[in-house]
Amino acid sequence: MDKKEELKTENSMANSTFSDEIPSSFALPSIFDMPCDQGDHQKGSSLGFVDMLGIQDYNPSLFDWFSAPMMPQPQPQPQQLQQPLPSPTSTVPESSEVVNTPATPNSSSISSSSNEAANEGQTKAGGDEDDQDQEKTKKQLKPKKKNQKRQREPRFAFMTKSEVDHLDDGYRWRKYGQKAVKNSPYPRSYYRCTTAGCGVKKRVERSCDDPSIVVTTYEGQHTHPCPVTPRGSMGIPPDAAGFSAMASPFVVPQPQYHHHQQPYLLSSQPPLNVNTNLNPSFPSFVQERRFGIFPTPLLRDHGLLEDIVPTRMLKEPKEE
DNA sequence: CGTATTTGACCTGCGC
DNA sequence: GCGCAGGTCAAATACG
Repeated sequence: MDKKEELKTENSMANSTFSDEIPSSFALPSIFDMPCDQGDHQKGSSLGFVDMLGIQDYNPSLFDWFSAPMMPQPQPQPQQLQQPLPSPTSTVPESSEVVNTPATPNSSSISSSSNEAANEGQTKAGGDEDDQDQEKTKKQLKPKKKNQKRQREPRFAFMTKSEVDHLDDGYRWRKYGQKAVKNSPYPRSYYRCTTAGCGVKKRVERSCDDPSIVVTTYEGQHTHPCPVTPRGSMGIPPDAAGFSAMASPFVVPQPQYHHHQQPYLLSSQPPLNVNTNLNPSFPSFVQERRFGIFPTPLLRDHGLLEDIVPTRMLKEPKEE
């Protein structure tokens, strides 16, 4: 609505950030110098932000990916970057998300029940009999399995300094919920990819500390190519999306920044020296990009991207 | 009229 | 077991 326009307009002052949900343990402080001292985030202070995200198969390369071609590196912190990331497990007090296990994508401690839609058709967790009305009243809400934790898709988030809440990343999203978040004056919005069969979700919320920062958290992987790329308004050329889709069975959503949205480098910590090939859990797409093989004009033709990615970065898959 | 958003209710997981 | 908070559903509503 008008909000959209408004936001789009305001978007002109945007800046983007990659991160994880307001990582409190190290990323934020080091990057934003913005201690998020509230609620969950604080709670997660003992967690690596990967853990906070519930990323089960964390591989630092993901962040490397973020910080590599797309992320400007405001302040290179070589030392930190070189340091091995504390094993996800080691820091895991486990959030409400998922217990992290440095395992393969689908072999986490959380079992079965693919994400949402997957098995929903069945049991109604104790579904009662009598009052059908009541039952109705209770709605046929998700019949989640009783004994199984809901499986979390790998998630990752990025922060965007923007007035726009909902970043246009090329995919089509449908908002399915909004919730007030504790300790935050800003609501969190829930979006789901509208493409049939694609269960990717994303959450969008504003940082409690810096309202100008939008934290977008993706969950799951797209099972389809980026559907729409009204060029001109998007940063990514269609073939880029195509590539994304081809390069991997799933595609890590790539925020496509409008010129005014600039990603922050969130991860100051993750080491760059991790061989992504060791972990198959990441889309080859990611890996390839990591190694600078990204074949589309996206990175070559700096175009809009140059607004947000320092040239030096574009040619630096400096991977030693 | 079809699609997207809003919103209150409900479910689930977790901590106490 | 209870309460809280996060997450999801789906009817109602808005919009093009």
